[in-house]
Amino acid sequence: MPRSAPRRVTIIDVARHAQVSTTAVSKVLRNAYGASPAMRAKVQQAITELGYRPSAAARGLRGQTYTIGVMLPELRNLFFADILDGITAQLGGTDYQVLLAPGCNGEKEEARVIEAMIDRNMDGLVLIAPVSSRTRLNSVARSVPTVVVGRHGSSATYDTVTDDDVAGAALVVEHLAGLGHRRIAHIEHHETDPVRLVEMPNAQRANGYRESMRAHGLADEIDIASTTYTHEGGYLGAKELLARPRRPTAIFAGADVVALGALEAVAEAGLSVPGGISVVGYDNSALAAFGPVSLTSVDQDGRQMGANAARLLVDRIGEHDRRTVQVKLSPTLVVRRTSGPVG
Amino acid sequence: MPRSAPRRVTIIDVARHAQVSTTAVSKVLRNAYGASPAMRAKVQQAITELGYRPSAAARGLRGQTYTIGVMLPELRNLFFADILDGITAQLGGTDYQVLLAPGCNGEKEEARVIEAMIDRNMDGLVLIAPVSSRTRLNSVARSVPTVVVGRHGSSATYDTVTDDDVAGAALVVEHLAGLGHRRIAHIEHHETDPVRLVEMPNAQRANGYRESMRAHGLADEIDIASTTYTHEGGYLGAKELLARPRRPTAIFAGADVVALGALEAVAEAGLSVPGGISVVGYDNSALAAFGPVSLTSVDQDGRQMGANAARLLVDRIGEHDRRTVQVKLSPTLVVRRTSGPVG
DNA sequence: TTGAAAGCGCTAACAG
DNA sequence: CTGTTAGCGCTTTCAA
Repeated sequence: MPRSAPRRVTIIDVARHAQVSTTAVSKVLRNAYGASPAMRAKVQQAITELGYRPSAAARGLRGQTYTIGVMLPELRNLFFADILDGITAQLGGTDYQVLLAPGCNGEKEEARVIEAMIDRNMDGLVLIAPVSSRTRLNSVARSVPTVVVGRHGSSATYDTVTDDDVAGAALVVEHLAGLGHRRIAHIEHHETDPVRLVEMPNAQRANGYRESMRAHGLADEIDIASTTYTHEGGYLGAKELLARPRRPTAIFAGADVVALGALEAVAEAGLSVPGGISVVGYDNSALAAFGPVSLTSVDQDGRQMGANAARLLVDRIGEHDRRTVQVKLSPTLVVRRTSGPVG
Repeated sequence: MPRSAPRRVTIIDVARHAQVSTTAVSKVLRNAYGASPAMRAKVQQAITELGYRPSAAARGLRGQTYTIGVMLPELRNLFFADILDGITAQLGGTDYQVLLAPGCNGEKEEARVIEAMIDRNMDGLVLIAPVSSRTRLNSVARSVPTVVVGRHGSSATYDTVTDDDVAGAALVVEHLAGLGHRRIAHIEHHETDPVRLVEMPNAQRANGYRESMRAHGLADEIDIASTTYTHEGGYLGAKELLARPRRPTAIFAGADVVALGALEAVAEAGLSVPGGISVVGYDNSALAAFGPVSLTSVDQDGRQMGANAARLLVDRIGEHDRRTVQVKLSPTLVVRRTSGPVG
């Protein structure tokens, strides 16, 4: 027979039990100024004895909720999981609790989720690879401290944490050029929106690819298949590239999942890797590291990005009006078995 | 220059703008009884015009927060992502918002996260594969409507949704026996706790394996390597099994990730799959479906499980005292390229 | 240093 | 059907 829920212990119970005012208890809870050590001790004991836990909902109505909301577009992307690990690691030990909203793909869903987080009085937001317009992001950041991860371009209202995608792409081109490749092609995620063309990582990677090709005197060899950052996009993109009269000797796919699709097309074409053609990905996801795949890929250190984002956010929660900061981290190249000297 | 946040629109603003009482607005918000269509329309219009959004914190203090908390032990497990999809799909269209707490591995972390969700006045909880004691789960469920997913054993306080792991294991044994295998070994996740021995899926799978082996007259061939549900556990388990004087001709790994580890050991031993030995996994994760792997595996239909959990939870939120329900879903076997006739 | 009292934005009894 | 009123549990002035 399930007994019904006992009434929750409130701040009043604690105050009564410790023979002090609720104000005193509140101060102790928040480590606020104006409570003697003796009072602190009394209150702490009462809290422990009664097993009191403050109601975040009630706190939120007046002060903070000690909740940080993280929006991420896709749970299945392991890179995002790394970012999250970095966030929670950085926040471990503080009073902040991280809550995630799942399934935010598309501008509309994203807006819904962000609203939901604001409705719940979250103290701060980490938006990972958001697709919303800058206007929208600024408006959000104006009503709640916000850090945007994985999107270039600075704002006066929110901090940003990004990977240097241009440098990452350059690492790939350099690596392949160093192996003797000249016909290095790229599979990009098609982008038309002018803002995203500057701010989204995929666009930056394509830019970095172009720049670096030019820097290596390979301007004439620039060859891009414009599809999407999906397995299928990689397959179709590679298929297109392999059908060229002058077939590339190496393919730089903008993401690991794209590289996997490309590998499928390569296998279908009867080419070996890396003997017949080299393939390089981006993200260094678990899939890339996975033995049978062993994909050469660019590593972004998601944990580091997450940790930085959390640090900036807590900072900003403490000091709303401080100037915004842009953190840009440097990627590294992890060479595995899908890239080798030009055949 | 970022303007500071404008004051949020409250229910009072709406009431004033619509020339009605706050009660009226509240009723409209909750679709509650006692508001004429005319009033409804007036209020709706005011809400739209002012862009009003109710504060979940304030609502939670008196009534519901329209928030459902989902705890899951591991974001990287794709099966859990499927469950989540099922939950959000089922909840789409309702007023409920799902929030996840990340990083809850271990009993202590799990307790912390559950507390955090209760502190935030969540209306209901979905606990996926929790490791807490039954006592603890019951105590949680007594203070907030709860559904437990992926853990067998019934309770009077919370509903459960599980996959029939015994049946799943039987599917595997049947499949392999049908292919002529007799020496079918199993890699299990070691379990000693008596409660978990009954309630955890891994234990049920091992039981199902034993039962089914007996049912097929293969009691003498029962052979279990007791390690953990990890890649390494699979590798070590398979290594142990392959060192037996009577080497198994098939290995049933308790999870896909375990099967991958086992495949590594098999490759190291110079055996081919499925020619030399068959390997079957459990979960039918994306890894299993992945081309180069193509692992025969048991499919649990996580979406279905999630949808059921959400349905039961919303039900229970509406009617706290209804009797608890146990939903058990039937798994299916997906045959791919790692299982074949005995050599 | 301490506490009394006034809300935060909403919902739920209860009157009209 | 509609509005008035009293809180929910906490934080925050502001006096003492």
